[in-house]
Amino acid sequence: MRIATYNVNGVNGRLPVLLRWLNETQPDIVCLQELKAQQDNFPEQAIADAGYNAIWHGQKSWNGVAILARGMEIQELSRVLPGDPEDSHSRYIEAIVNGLTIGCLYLPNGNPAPGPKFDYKLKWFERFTQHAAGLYASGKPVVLTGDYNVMPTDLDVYKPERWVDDALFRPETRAAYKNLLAQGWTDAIRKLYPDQKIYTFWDYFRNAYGRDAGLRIDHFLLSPTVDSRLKSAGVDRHVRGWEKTSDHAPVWIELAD
DNA sequence: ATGCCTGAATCTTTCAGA
Repeated sequence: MRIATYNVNGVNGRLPVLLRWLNETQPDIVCLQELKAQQDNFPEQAIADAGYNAIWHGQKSWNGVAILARGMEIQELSRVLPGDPEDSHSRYIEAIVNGLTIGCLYLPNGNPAPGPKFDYKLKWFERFTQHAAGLYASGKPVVLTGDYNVMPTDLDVYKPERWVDDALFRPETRAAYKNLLAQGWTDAIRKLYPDQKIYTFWDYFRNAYGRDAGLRIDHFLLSPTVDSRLKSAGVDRHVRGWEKTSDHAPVWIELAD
């Protein structure tokens, strides 16, 4: 079973690229972030025609997350991150698919830091960590995947010294990620490739993709029973080279049945 | 320190992204 995550940066503007990638790689479960579409403006029919059921939580202009499943039922558990009724951002959706609990997240960017946006990022991270603790304690097979907006270590940044004051790489942000992993989660890519430079994002500026000036910010966190099924993982980085593409590339894992 | 690019809405600029 293949599970993928992809920050599409606009699900409607990205539709041809998304459909091409779905057809090419045929993932069984897909988590999408940054839909940038209102709830009733999600391309449900085109995605159904590609063979996928979908649930999503849209929002005007920004954010928005979705879970797709190829020929499988999606049992929605939540479309908000618990812990703050005042939080209006569509950044989390959770469902059971084929016996797996799938949490699809779009963690706040947090720039500029310091400031209210960075405070919001850290608070969101705390709420997510608290929610993850409950999922972990349940003992169920859980996959928490999406755009974490965190480079966990120096290995995950093309030029670490340029990013030390950035919200994606500040000590508080890296500490929050480390604290989350300390619950027992496995970072799938890092487990399989402990020393390899692997990026999932290249910004649109300065020919970043051509220079391989990238960041690893899209992650797969696995609970122990899912970790024991992990066969392989990777980044579909060639998709970043397509016309009208997202600034992120899809990331995937393959699990034993 | 800033802009470089991109998508969506506020729509011929502005905002946010990372």
